[in-house]
Amino acid sequence: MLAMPSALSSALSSELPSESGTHPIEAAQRCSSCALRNICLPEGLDTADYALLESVICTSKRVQRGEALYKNGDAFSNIYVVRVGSFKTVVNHPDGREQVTRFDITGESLGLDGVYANQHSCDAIALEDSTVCIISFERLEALCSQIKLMQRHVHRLMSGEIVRTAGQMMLLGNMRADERVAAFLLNISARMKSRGYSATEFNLRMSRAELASYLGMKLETVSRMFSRFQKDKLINTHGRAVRILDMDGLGSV
Amino acid sequence: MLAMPSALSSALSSELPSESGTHPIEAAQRCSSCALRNICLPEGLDTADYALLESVICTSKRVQRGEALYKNGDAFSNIYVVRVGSFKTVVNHPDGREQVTRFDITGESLGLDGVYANQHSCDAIALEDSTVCIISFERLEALCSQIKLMQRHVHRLMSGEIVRTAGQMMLLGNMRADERVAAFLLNISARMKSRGYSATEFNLRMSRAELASYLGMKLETVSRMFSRFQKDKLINTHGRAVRILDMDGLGSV
DNA sequence: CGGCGCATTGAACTTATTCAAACGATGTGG
DNA sequence: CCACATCGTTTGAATAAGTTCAATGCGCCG
Repeated sequence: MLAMPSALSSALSSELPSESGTHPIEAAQRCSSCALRNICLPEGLDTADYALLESVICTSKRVQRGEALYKNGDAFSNIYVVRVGSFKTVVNHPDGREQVTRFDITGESLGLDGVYANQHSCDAIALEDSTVCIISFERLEALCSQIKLMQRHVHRLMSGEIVRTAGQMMLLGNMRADERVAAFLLNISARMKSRGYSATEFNLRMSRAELASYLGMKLETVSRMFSRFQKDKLINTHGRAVRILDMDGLGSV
Repeated sequence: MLAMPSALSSALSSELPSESGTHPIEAAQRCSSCALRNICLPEGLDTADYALLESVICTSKRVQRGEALYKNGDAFSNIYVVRVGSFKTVVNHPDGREQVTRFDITGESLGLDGVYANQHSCDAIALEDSTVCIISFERLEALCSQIKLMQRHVHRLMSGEIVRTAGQMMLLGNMRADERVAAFLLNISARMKSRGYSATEFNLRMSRAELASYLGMKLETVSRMFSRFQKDKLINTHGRAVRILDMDGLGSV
């Protein structure tokens, strides 16, 4: 039997400012003292920079499992950083088909798709009860004009998304079903590890159907790959609980 | 028989500043008088802004068919705008597999992948003899701090790439072979039209293999789809020459 | 004219999908 | 507390879609 930690969010939550009450929008948080500042802010900011930073007024907001943080067509004014929880991003085809394009966890940013047309072009849906920081993009841009490090940080953020999606296109265009699932597991593992969680044991937050959409295949195929990897002693799985047994083995299909 | 214009570049070339000689790097060009300024610069700049703009010192460079504008691992310092010609962008998997992630034509920008890690993460290869504007990203960032319109323009540029790749992920993850090829043809058609070329008659600049890679399939499958569309009277094709006969038909597979 | 590089076409094969059924955990009501 | 409905997951068998391998065709250039 596996004893899986609620890895995506529970371990960190104690470090975060306590948030009580039921209002969806919480009081402003100080970025300068946030546990995530090393993830979502550039390094090297001085005290004066942090003072300017507070002007961005990063409020936070709770989003319940299944709720949308924003939807395709919504006016764009903010970007978001995941504080607690996780999200999927979905693009909708006119004919009703859906494609999951991202999964985002603690410290990752959402919403930059909205800059282009000044409205969002996809839906961001919470995979579990989650909390995000709200950052006014207009104020962020103003800040970028003043703090060079911040400007570069925002540019790196956007460029990073471009690089990441290029990798996803390689996955979707060139890799077999087993390779896709293996690559996904290794990717999640690395992101967990970089946040201080176990690289080998975690609970997935998304359904097989959502994962299948993200990987460009059908949910049955994903399920078969999980079963095969288990038979081959690469992983243990039980539903959404995953334990990686052979990292190298996963790396070579 | 089809009489295909060399649509990707020839019609516009007469508007562009004449460039003689064989040196790969040409003298600086004035953005303020460039035929492409409406494509690659924001609207609403005033005379003072244009004066500042010249400081970016947009030199131009010729790249021969098959040559790399930059390669994976190259140090990042510039972004590029296609003046004449066209490029493919290729990401390389460690095991040797390649994925074409973009095709860029006149007025489109290249190189923003390099911002993230300060080095390029893919190869940009000329599909034909081409000319690009070279823009120092460092100077561009400095300019962004001074000209708000410019900052927003750069942000829109990057966000636009994010939106575009989301669409490509939908294509790769959800669409059938015939739908992918049809979507590609309509996409090229729209880009041609927006540049003043025929929306229905053009020459593709890439091989079947390159197109197949971009669309996440094999070159034989692409060829079969072209043949089928021709049989179904949706297009006429002869090698890389394409004439669209039924735009609506292509739109509904 | 002959050779080379793409592109096209055919036929066998492989992979992933589709459809269908069963399973297992969870939660509800009798 | 157990029966039962529900939702997501797993598994199997038949099918469809795209790939692979191989041969042929076509235009271009020396």
